[in-house]
Amino acid sequence: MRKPVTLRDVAILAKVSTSTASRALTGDPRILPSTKARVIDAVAKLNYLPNRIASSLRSKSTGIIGIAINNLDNYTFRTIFEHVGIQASKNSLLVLLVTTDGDPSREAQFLDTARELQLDGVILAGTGKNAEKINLLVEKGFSVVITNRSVPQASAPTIIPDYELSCRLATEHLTALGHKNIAFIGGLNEYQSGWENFAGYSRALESAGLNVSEELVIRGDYNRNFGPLAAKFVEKLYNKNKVTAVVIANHEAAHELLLHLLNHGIEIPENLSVICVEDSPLIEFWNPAITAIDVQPKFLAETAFNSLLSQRTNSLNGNATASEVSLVKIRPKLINRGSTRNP
Amino acid sequence: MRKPVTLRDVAILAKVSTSTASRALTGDPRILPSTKARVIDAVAKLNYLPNRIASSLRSKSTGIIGIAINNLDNYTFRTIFEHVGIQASKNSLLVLLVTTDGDPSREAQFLDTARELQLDGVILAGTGKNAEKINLLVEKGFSVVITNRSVPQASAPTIIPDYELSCRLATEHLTALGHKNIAFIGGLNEYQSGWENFAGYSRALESAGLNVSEELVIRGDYNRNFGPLAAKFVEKLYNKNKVTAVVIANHEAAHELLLHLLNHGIEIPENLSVICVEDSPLIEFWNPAITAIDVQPKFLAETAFNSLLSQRTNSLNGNATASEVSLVKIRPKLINRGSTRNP
DNA sequence: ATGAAAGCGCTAACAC
DNA sequence: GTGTTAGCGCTTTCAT
Repeated sequence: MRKPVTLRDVAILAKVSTSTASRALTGDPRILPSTKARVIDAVAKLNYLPNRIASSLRSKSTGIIGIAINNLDNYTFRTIFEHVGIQASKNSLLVLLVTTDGDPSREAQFLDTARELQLDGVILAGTGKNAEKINLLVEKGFSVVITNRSVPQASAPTIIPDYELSCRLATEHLTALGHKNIAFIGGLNEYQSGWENFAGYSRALESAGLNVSEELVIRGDYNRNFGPLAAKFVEKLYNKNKVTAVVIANHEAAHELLLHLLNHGIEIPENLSVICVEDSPLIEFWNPAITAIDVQPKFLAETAFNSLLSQRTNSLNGNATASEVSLVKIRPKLINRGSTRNP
Repeated sequence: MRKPVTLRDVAILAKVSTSTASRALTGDPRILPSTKARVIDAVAKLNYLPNRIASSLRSKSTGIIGIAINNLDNYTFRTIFEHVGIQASKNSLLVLLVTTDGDPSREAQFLDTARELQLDGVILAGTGKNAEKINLLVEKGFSVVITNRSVPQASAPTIIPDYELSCRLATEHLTALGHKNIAFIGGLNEYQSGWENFAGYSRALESAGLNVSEELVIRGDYNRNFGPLAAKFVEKLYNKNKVTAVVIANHEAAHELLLHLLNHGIEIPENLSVICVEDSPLIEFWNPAITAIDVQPKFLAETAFNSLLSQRTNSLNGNATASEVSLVKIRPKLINRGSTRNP
């Protein structure tokens, strides 16, 4: 790398001190317009760009926030990242993205990196683990926000969908249509979304005077290995005439399940009503389009980002309290696409 | 932010100088095992993590590479990013991602940022513009690789799919089945992929003794506004019995087009044979699954990353030549999913 | 094998 | 309003 142009070069050319040059470029109000112009001119002549590494070291602010998410294939994650990026860009912040594949140890590594790189903030939309590392980060004065999936014991503000409500809405939509035999495809109890989703399903059935039947429920991990199991499970129930509708609250399994129904001639909604929790293009453009519960990833991202910003503002003002709000649950919305009907 | 633990604290606790502490942690071979152990011990006791901003400033290496891509919704882009990330992770590099929405000015801004942040490398899979900024970066000694879409006049190694071949394969697949009236949905001439794709289509027709008919060709921008136009175009041709097969070489339009065919009862492949350039889950899981030309985004990413690495190695060795290879074209592969048949 | 000292490029404190 | 000085936390000479 050839000798780079530094602020010193600019200062010399503009015949000012480096501090004046720095002030002119960072918009210090007390600099004389004429000297500022000279500096700007020198910058242009030399094609100077500030070394942000040096600037960050001194000013203790990198202008970079980090985000750790499981992957970018899942539409909810991707949308969260997209809108964090949009907000960041609006606030002149850069985003360092790390995908973890849901592996807590990779997320833990990211949390160390965040500390090493002195990131201005960290958003976690991830594994739901690593409470100790998160708390350490918070203790050290870093701004942290958890979103999409809560982390038990973590002392950072958390912005998540109201999963219970999402499955309640989905199930109520079906009971309102007159369904009595509603299967549930969900996640495991170890995840908050897993048990909240199931709770919402159960509660909606209760309100409709129906019982939860173990026979109609299958729950597995949030990865695609679970898809084929869930698919065969539903197919069997259908063949035995035990089910008229299904709530898919495990997005990772949704795809395989829909494909399986298609290949076995089980028509939606003629033979089976289907509703998915978490929207995605695959569901939207399925044939037929699938009714979904939108968990509002965009709003999630924006809320999380704003929480991060307010933490930053507070800490810049020497305010000790990280944030006033510790938990926000976002209201999901039903998008009716006609993949359900009377049983 | 409370007072952070620095290398100095570690050194004091380990009763060595900061230089020794630094050497112990960076794996300098001449440090005595016993002193190294003391340093490691102090690190653990203090829960020390190095400040990489400071380290980067001094060592002139950030361990971060940047990548600019249009968006993450397009499967090819997403896969490129995914595999750049995997390679980076294997080489202990972080990835700063900026999405540009195909806007050259946003990409230009990213190129400035890359310079400001002293990034260890830059991968562009993007707009196909900004040759001057790219060349400036190269001149300044930065490692740059262009992938997915070439940039005319840019002096950085370029790794792209062989677009001409991809459309030739697609079209030959159809002529071999006996199709004589093959429509072409493509990109504009201003993009290399746009004219190369068309050239491949034309060449394949020629080889089969067929003429290119203007009537069967529509080309538009790589964004979703073009989709509906292309869709109606094909529908009209079909209704006039002027077409038996279509090559979709504009991925942004593919989706709308397929949906339009579906909604107008034009069945694939019974009524119309369809083949798409660029694979994606949407095409793979369409009903029926669509035969595709895989442009090998994974291989693209890996090749681009390796090129970046070799540039870095060269420049660390004070080697002037940026790279020996200036252009690599990757061979596409046909994935037959049965969405084509005899006319 | 280790320490002392210099300095990466910038911004903040303190002068005036 | 501007210059002088110091120093962010680390790595790298240059000593020994």
